[in-house]
Amino acid sequence: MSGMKSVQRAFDVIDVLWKLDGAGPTEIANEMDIPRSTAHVYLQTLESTGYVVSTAGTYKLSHAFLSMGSRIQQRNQIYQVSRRAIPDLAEETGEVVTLVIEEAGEAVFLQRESGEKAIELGLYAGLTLPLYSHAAGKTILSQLPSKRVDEIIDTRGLEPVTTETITDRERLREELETIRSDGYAVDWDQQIEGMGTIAVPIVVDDTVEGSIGIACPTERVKNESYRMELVNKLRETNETITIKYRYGT
Amino acid sequence: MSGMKSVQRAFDVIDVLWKLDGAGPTEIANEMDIPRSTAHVYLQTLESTGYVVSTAGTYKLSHAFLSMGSRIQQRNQIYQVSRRAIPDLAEETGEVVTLVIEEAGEAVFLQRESGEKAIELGLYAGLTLPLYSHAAGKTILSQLPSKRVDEIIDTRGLEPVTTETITDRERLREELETIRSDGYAVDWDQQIEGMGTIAVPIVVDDTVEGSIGIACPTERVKNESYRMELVNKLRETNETITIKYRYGT
DNA sequence: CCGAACCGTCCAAAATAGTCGAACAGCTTA
DNA sequence: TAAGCTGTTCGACTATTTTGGACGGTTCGG
Repeated sequence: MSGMKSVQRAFDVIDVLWKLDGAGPTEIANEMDIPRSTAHVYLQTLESTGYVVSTAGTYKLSHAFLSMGSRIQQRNQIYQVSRRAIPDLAEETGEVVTLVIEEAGEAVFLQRESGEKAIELGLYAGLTLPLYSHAAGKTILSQLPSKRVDEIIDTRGLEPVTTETITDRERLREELETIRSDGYAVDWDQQIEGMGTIAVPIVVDDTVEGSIGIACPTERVKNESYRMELVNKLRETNETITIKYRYGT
Repeated sequence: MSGMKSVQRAFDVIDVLWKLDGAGPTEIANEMDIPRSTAHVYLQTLESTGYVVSTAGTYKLSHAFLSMGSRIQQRNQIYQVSRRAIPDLAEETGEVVTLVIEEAGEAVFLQRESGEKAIELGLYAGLTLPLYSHAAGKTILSQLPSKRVDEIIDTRGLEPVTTETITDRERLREELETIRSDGYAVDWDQQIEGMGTIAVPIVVDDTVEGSIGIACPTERVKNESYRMELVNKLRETNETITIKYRYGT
């Protein structure tokens, strides 16, 4: 329980504004169990920062989040080198192609592009998931020092997302070993039921910089020849990205 | 000067973290002229919210901004109906195609897609610009009630961005009239020197919902036949979007 | 048509919480 | 080895957030 109450509350107000898709002081006050006047001060302050805009008494989150988010995304080196390759691969395969990185022990989707056959699975740029519940995250884990992997599991835990999620520490360790020797990871129904993912780790100078992956319906992933076709395409793209990353833009 | 000092400072810390691309308490303290210990508390608190992550004593902005930004973007109705049409038009024309909306009297780029001939001009999703300094903004202004236009100019002013920017209130009014009768807007070197923009307003039931535009080098915009070709393509896309918006997804 | 009930906003007193200097521990550098 | 840097912790002081109440507007139903 570290920190400043007012700042934490300000971000709580932001969460509520998101949840309610815009609200006035009264709604915020009811939702957060604080006086109306207090809610009003928070809203006014947030408006002065530009992260909230008001029209006729109702306050909404502004696009300052999108602005900052885009800039943070664009500043990322691995994004810069792979942002053109991802949509290309999406078009080639027709599936949803993603770029995932690790941040604070979690998997963050830095980019998401969809092809013709793509299904909407609620994957979007900025989405943060556990590392152990999908192929992309696991390829990253497979390339991190085992000391770091333990650290991450210690702080984040291994809570099941679906019935298929790995919850056993030892089984995860074994699977990471398999992924390390295979050079890619595959699984299905572990994060979202009905969704399968395939991924390869982006490794530059023995350091994981992220992972590129494909997400599609479970049935398509289960088809081995199709799966290997995707793996090969991921490997090709991966090589392009790795070289670009190493030897400049 | 409305609001809570601590919350405003928290967002100042965020700005500094952006500016310095990550920093420790000492750097923040120097930049903001506050004690090290104070900076430390802010960083810790921001970390607890998830919008900042720390690794080995240095704090960085997290991808929570990207996450929230994407969700805000996706929630927008006009984005939902036009997000597929924008990249299609980008591919067809080869230029940079943008979707712009008005928020709090400013132009916000909700989407930006680039084609083959596209030049990088520093346009990104979330970028906020004045409404009067480019074609997309002006098409929106041209469709707003004149009372609202005055209100916006009163609060935002008409500060010149380049030497070509319109700074005269009366001249702007005349130009908006022209845009209204033409149904589209064109200009160059007004926001960024060397960049020209063409745009059409998205009007549904007599209300502007946004604007779709094309940005390219000034020289290409000056070519009239090419310009009219782009205007026609914008109009086609606009019609598709308008119908979709009106009669559901 | 009017009044009751709701809204967002403002203000000034009361109490909590942000502020800040000093001290600690760890690291790198001279 | 010691000086100088870093991030971090602690506790007292004081400025700040908090809060209820009051104001003016709009909306609703009688």
